[in-house]
Amino acid sequence: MSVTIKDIAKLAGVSHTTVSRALNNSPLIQEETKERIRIIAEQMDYSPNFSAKSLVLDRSYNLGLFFTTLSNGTSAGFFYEAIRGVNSVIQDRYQLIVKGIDDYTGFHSITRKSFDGIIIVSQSDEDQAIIDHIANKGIPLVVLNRPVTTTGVLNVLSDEEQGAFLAGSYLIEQGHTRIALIEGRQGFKSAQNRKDGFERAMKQFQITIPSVYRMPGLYDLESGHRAMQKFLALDERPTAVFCCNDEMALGAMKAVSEAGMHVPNDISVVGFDDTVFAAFVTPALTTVRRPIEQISKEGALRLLGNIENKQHETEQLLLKTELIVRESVRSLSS
Amino acid sequence: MSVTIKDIAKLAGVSHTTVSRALNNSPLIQEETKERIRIIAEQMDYSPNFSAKSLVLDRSYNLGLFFTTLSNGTSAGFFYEAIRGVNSVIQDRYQLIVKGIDDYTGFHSITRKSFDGIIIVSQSDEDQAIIDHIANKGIPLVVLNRPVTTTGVLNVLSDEEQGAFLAGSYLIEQGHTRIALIEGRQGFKSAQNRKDGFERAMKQFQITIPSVYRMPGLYDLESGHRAMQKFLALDERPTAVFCCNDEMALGAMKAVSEAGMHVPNDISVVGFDDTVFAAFVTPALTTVRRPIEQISKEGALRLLGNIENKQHETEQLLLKTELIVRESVRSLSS
DNA sequence: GAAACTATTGTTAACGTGTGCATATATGTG
DNA sequence: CACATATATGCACACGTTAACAATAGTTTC
Repeated sequence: MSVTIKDIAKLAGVSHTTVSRALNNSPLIQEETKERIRIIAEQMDYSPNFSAKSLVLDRSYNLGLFFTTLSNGTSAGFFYEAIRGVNSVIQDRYQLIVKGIDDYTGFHSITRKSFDGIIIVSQSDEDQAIIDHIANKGIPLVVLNRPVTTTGVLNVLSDEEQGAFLAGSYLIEQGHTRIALIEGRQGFKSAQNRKDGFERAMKQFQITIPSVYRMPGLYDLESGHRAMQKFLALDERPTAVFCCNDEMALGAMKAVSEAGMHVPNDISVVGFDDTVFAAFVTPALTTVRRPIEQISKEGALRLLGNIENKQHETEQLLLKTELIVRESVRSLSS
Repeated sequence: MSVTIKDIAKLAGVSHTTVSRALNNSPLIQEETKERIRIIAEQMDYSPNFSAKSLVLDRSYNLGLFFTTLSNGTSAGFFYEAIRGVNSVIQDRYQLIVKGIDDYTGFHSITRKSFDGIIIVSQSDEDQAIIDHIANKGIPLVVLNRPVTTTGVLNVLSDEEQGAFLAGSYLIEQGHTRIALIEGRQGFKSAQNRKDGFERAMKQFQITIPSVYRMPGLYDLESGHRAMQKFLALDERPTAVFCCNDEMALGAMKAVSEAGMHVPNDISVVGFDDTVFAAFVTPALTTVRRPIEQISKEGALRLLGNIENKQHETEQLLLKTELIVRESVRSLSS
């Protein structure tokens, strides 16, 4: 069926060993022989059988890119940027295998032989099981987006606690004191970090948050919408709401306008993530940008370093977040 | 290093062939022998080497999922839904390899041996080269999202022309006659189809579109924003604008509010795609929904059928789009 | 009781590639 | 000229798995 190095060997009148060496540009082979073989290979439209290569070289040329889930709770923009970042680094040296961790029934199929390295974009503590499994098997691994202390594992993430602190501080600086919080999806580390940073800001400025100013959320539009409705129904409404991601902020803004009110005049809103549409909603959303694409690039880069140099670096890299001020927060101080 | 069937064979006191058969549940092997071997395999934490399997079985267990581009012009939501749809169908029978077609320097590495099947989510006529290459190699292929006539290729897409026709007709039914168009990215088939459907509606109701009511677009927020600015600067402004996707519609709405005007009171806007945020912007966007996740599911399903039953169906499946009426269009007829 | 059959397991080769070692030829060295 | 040395190629095996065929033992058939 398809052309093999033996077919080429026959045509070139050499052994298949010579063909193999020639196509791998081995210094053992004479330059003109190489060239002759290359031309024949080209003419025969040869392309190597990667299964055979993998078998003998003990490298799969596969890179796993695993998300906590593909079904729900992962925002499209997040997903897209992560894949794009990794993809831009690996080019065509590796094949990128995308998977949701919650799709795995067992981790049996994850072996050294089937993955040269793995990138986990982790959003939940529950990913620890697969992280342990992979680390145990000795497969080079980088965990993105969530802090992890497993030894021998690379870790790249943004400092979300700091980002939320920025957002909280900003609201206070603008003169707000009645500040509410819509939390992220329970069990997601990011939800915890963002809440922590926000609360640190409140504490630093000695502002207390009554329990009616806290609502749980699911990182989706609907939950932001519901939470804001609750806030608006209060006798003493908050003057500002910090939403743990942009989607919930969007839902919240929707609830405001449905109530016949306006952002930011009646109530201020801050988001988190700086998703593509944040700049284009009305009013444009003030939010915290975290460098997802950069995280995944740095992560992929370091992983490749570990794979190809057989080294074993395990540093943790923390990338700074940034407050993007737009129009959704009103200044009360002036 | 890792456990092979030969290691198991030694421990079980049988030949490696027997182990292979036992683990593949061959009827040739005695039931108790099978069970004994299964237990030993389990204890030794055996997992098969897929490269070796692939080599001898001539199946890679890889499915390619190729997008026209991962860099630009593919919206995050589109990307996400497509992957999710395909992923939900293949479960863990195959590995999903995601790639941007424009990342390929050559198609050399795409062979029967490295992909059991390929799904192309095509957004441009320029993908024809890779489609031909794959069809030529005899690899089972399904092309999603764009019509294709190559023989032996499955094709699943939504009827975008019909969707745009719905949108155009709806505007007219609401009493609009001065209707403008922001086009999609040049070279993308969808851009052509949407324009065609829109124009068919205009023609049917004998409405003509002056050339100043047409602006090119790039499917992104910025181009929608710019185009709307142009429309607003006209002496005789349109009363409604059909944007060839939601992102441009969002940009357009932004331009309206920047000009101190309001959607839909001053000008109506219709989008296309029904992206997640369409329902949550203010005002909620009237748009056309195309069933991307369903398209990718159906496509994956049919591809697997062709692969696993070695059949060769090549039907074209056209899924209906749907107009989602929300709040961004004003009725002029009342 | 020999022949034919069945059930179970083993032997061997094959998939396509890379590599250690042997071989052959050309080149230099004293 | 004999010997060492460098250069270029081939031989044989390995990687881990499956499968065609062979072999063995037990069972049925007439």
